[in-house]
Amino acid sequence: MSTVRSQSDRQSNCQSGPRVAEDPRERILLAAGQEFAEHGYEAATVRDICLEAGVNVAAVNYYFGDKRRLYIESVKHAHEARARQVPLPAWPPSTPAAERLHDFVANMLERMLGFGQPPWQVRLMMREVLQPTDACRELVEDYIRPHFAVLVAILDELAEGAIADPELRRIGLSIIGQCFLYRAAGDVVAMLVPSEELAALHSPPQLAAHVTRFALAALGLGPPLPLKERRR
Amino acid sequence: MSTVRSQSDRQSNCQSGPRVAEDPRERILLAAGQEFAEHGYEAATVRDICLEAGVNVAAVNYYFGDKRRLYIESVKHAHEARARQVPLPAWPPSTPAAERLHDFVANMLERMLGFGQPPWQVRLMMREVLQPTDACRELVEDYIRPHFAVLVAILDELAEGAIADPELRRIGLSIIGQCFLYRAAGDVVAMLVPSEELAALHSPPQLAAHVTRFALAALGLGPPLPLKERRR
DNA sequence: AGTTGATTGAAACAGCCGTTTGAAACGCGT
DNA sequence: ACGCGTTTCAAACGGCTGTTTCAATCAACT
Repeated sequence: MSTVRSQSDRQSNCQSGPRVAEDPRERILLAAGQEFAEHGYEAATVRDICLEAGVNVAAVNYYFGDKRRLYIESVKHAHEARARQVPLPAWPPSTPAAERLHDFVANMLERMLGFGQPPWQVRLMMREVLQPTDACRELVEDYIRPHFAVLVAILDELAEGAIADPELRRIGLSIIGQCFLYRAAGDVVAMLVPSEELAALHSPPQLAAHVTRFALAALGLGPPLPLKERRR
Repeated sequence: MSTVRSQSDRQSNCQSGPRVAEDPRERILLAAGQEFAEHGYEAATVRDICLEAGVNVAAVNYYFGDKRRLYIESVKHAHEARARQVPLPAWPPSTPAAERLHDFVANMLERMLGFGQPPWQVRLMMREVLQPTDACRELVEDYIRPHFAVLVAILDELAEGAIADPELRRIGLSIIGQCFLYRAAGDVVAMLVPSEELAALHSPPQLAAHVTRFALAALGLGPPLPLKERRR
C-alpha cells in the first residue's frame, strides 16, 4: 500500500514552503552542480544527485531527459548565476586605465579564489575550461569572451594605441594565466610555497597588486619590479 | 596478496626494443598511462587498458593489485620517462641569465605543448596537478620543484639580489602561469583568439619569446612591450 | 463528484564496472 | 620424463550505473 509519510511532506510543502521549498527542477540543478563540480561528470551519480536534491531518481529523467542534458543545464545554470552574482565592475568614465586594470584583476581573482560565493560554481566552470564538453561554447561566448574583451580594452587604453590587437590579446592571456594558475593548480602552488608565505603574499588582494604591478611594469607604465636599490 | 614484479626483468633492458614485445607489466603501464591521460581515472576502464595492452583483465590485478595502484604506478612511470626524455638545459657558466630565462621558458613550453613527444605523459601529469591524488606529492618533489628552483635561481641572477626570495617565487609563478594557461585551457584560448593569429603568435617559440620579453620588461631589464611608435 | 493531465514513487531493467576464481599453459631445473 | 612455481586465460562474481516502467498521487477544471 502507499506510504503516508510522503503525503504529509507534500502538505507541508504546499502552503508554507520554508525549508527547501523551491522547484524540484531547481533543487536538482543545484545538487547536480555541486556533485558535478566535486566529482566530475563521470564520477558523479544521478542517485547521489537525487538523494541530495530530495527527489526520486526518475525525476532527473522526467525533467532533463538524461544525465548528459542535466549536466549541460547545470553548467548553464551555474554560469548564469555566477554572472548575475559577480558582474563586471562599472567604472565611472574618469577612472584611470591602470586602476581599471587592478580592479579587473582583483575582481577575477576574487571570483576565482574568493570565499564570498560557494565555490562549486567556479569549480564546475573550471572543469569545462579544462576539458570542454558541449556546454563549453556557450560558457565561452556568454561569460569568458565578454570578460576577455573588457581586459583587452583596458590594455588598449593603457597602451594608448601603440599595441596591435593580437599582441594585446597575448598580453591579456598572460594576465589571465597568472590568475588561472592559482585556481587550477592551487594545491601544487601550496606545495611549492611555504605556508606562511602563501598566506601573506598569495592572497587574492596581494596577488591582484602583484599581477597588476607586473603587467604595468612590463608595459613601461610603472616602476620595474626590483623595488629595492640594486647592489651592483 | 601482493603484487608481482615481472620475473623476466633481467632480459627486458636489452638494446633491441621491439615495438610491442616488452614486458606485460610495461605494456600495461603504457596503455594505462594513455587511457588515464585521455579519460581520467574514473572514466578509464581496466578492460580498455588491458585490451590496448593485449593482456587479460586479470593481469592488472596480478601485477598491480588493483586499479588505484596501477594508476599511481602509471603516473610515476610517466613522469620518470618525461624527466628522462626532456631534461633541463645544461648551460655553460658564461650564459647570460636573460638567455637562460628564455631557454627555460622555451623548454617548459616545448615540454607542455610541443609535439616532439607523445602528449599523453604531460596530460597525465596535468591531471595530477589539477586534481591531486596520492601520486601528486612525489610528482611535485621529483619533477616540479626542481624545475621551479631553477627558474627562481635564474630570476635571482637577473635581479642581482635586489628581490627577496618570496617575491622571486611570486614572479616565477607568474611566468609559469602564462605557460600553464595554454596547456590547461588551450581549447578555450583557441576559441578566444582567431585561428590564423593562434598559429602565428601562439606557437611555442613565439610564446617563449613573448613570455620572456614580458618578464624582462617587468624587471626593467628590457624594452617595455609597446614596441611600435605611439599613434595618439 | 468525476476526469484529466502533470508529477512522483518504488521497483526493476539491462549493462558495465573492478575484482576474483580455478584451471590451463608455460618455462625450467631436475 | 617429471614436478613446480610463474604466468595467462575465459568465465563468473557482486555491485553499481543510467534508464525505464507503471501504478499511485496530486492539482485543477467541469
